[in-house]
Amino acid sequence: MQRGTFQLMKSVNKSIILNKIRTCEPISRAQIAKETELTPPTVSSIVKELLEQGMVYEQKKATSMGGRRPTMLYINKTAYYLVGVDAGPETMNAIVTDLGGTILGRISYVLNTPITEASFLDVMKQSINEVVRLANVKMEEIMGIGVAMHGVVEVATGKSLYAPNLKLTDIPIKEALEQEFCVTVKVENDARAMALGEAWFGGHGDLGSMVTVNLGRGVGAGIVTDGKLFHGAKDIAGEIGHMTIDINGEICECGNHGCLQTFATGPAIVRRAQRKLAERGAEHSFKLTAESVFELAKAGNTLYVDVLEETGFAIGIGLTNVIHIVNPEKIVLGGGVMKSEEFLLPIIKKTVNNNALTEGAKNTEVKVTKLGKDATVLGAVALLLVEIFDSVLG
Amino acid sequence: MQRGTFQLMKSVNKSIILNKIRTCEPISRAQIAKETELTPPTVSSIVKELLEQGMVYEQKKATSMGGRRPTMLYINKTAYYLVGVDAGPETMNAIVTDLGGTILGRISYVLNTPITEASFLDVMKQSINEVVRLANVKMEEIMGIGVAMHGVVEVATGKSLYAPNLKLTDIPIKEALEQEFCVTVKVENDARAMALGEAWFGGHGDLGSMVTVNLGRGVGAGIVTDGKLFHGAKDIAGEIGHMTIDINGEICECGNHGCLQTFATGPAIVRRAQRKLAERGAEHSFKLTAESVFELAKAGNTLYVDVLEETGFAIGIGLTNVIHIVNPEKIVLGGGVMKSEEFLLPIIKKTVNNNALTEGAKNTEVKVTKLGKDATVLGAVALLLVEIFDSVLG
DNA sequence: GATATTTTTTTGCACTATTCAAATAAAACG
DNA sequence: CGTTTTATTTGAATAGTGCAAAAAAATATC
Repeated sequence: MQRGTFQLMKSVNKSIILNKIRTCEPISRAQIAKETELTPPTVSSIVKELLEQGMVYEQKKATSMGGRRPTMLYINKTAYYLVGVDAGPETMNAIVTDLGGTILGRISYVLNTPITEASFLDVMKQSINEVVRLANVKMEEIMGIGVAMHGVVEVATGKSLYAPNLKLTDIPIKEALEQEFCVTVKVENDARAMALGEAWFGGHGDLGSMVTVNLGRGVGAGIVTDGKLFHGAKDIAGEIGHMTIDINGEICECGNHGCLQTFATGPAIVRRAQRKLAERGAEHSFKLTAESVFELAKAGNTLYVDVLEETGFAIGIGLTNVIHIVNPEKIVLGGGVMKSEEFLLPIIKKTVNNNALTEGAKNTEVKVTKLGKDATVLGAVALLLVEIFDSVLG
Repeated sequence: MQRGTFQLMKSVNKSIILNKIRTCEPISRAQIAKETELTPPTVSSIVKELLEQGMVYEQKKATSMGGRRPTMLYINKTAYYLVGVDAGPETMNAIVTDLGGTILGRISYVLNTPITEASFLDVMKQSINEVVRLANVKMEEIMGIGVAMHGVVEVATGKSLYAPNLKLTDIPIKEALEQEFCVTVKVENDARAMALGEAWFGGHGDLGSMVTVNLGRGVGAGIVTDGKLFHGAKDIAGEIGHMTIDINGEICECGNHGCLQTFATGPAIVRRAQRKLAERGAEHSFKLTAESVFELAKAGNTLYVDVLEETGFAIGIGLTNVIHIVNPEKIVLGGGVMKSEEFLLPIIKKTVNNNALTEGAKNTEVKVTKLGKDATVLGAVALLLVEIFDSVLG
């Protein structure tokens, strides 16, 4: 239980100040005091500590407003560095960033499946070593490692409970990396990590709550409230891919009927296009992909436009369900499927607007991510940034 | 922004101690210190204050464990009294309770629709005055009023934005009652209030997160995490009644297809039974109600058993969707529909177990409320109890 | 029954970190 | 160049927890 101690008092204020600097940089002590309602001496003493720690640096402002020139404060982004790892089903991506999330180095490995637990962890360790070397950073300057792992993750222990594509269970990622590198290690599900990446780096300001949905080979979502991830009791909050929206619908790989995944993934789009073609007795002479469905729709072929509109409608239904349960301020969509944004987004928005119950729900902002492929691996880094900047514990 | 001040430090500890007494009553200062890891002097000084405020009282224990006899502490449940109001579509129920949630008086009014805003508020004021009188409590001893209002509620302002059955909009409930009675007033949606009532009075211990679903004429849910309600951005979190589970299904009153409400409300059960009867060309000579469907099913009539099993399956699907998004530790079901628990619960549990993805999700506890009709009005009272016992602000 | 032991609670002082008021610093303005 | 304004620091006051020891009140032991 978090008691009311002097440490709590101080760490709350430290957190407030650090975040104020981070979000309003450059900012003076006096401004911080005014805007946070902390007293000037409190701000001064905490800033002094932050300067000593090297987390923050000073710089005089050129002009003033008719008084002593304020000393502007900045986050010392290169005080420490962070490693983010995105361990997908087929590839392992790693980056090194500074505290501002600027990527200083990146590396990518292809995983050969099937793989043993030991060699999976070896690849991970090697990719971390390698990317740190490439970024020209000393291992001692690394403050922590964040891992976005596909499949089911137990956050508290940092274990991958079940990684379907690798056919591995109970991989002790956190334990292995902490032993190897002696730094903080955070492990999170990849969809949730992506959501955190979006919340921190997507340019959304200080949202109360936001849901990020990844529409790729599967569908996953992450719920971020007050800059922090919502996990749920067993770390599966946001698993919307297998949300039933069509109780009598197509059988999903999970065995249930009409999961959102039977509508809104790349393979699902291909399947639906093929089915439509078959219905019309048409043949397709080339191998159909989600990309080609998009291309054909752009070329004006109504069959493919219809497929994408059906997909958009289903996504809209799924999002409306999410809105009615979680009621976020904003929903951000990402993943390969959203490359067809041109066709999908209008109908998604229209569906949400038609189907949502209240004005507040209808007006939920729905956007497409601008972060691209880095969202997940940046999310892995953000797992650490949350600890550093938003911690009320340390 | 909540700063780190001495008040914060103290109120955190006060909250910890007050809650410890509440949940572990009777308990001595020494035990509190041991179990909360607060120091004995801190506990003593805060308890002294609580005694002075009258929130807590002392009593010596008869026996000891080989040392000074501990002074046991109790919450002084009759120090203050609370009013809870359940403003449903047709009736207005009000209760007075002590701080332990013991009901000291109750009253019920039938609302004549249509009704004007002024007379609606008058009935509410009158019911409060009347129930306080009935409970033999002085108005000055009332610490606050909690209102569970059906329809869409704006929590921050305490306004009822939209009350469908009364055909009223923008009723300033909080404002009106605070002006009249000069006490704290909290207004909340009735389904969410019910969820809070269940969390506080349902005997569930200290759950991290819990979802309570009310299956009556409509379907509504409330999400409670760490003893507090989750509202979402626009106060509609938990509106699962219009969750689409059958994209091509029956048209709902909201205009969409296949909402959970088209399966799992009393009227929906009746409709489905009638449809089944019509399919078989059968006639029902009496007016069918949800109760009679249950009775007929109990009597062994397979048609009605089928209807209830379909209903249970749909509820199971809906709950699985909720589990995959919010991932609560426990789901509690209430409302008139659950009178058919005998038929519904087994299939609901089976469906969740079959359809949920992970072990953790499958094992989500699903129970039926034991609180009965008082859940909502007790939830209205709990709105105030949260403030009193869990407040970190005052 | 006197003494030792144990347990509970309080007391007094130390410590931490904020708060308030005032001092200092440094620039702009006239 | 003095006055005003704004920024930051200093030092005493204050609030509240933490620690150690004392006091209180019971039981256990001889």
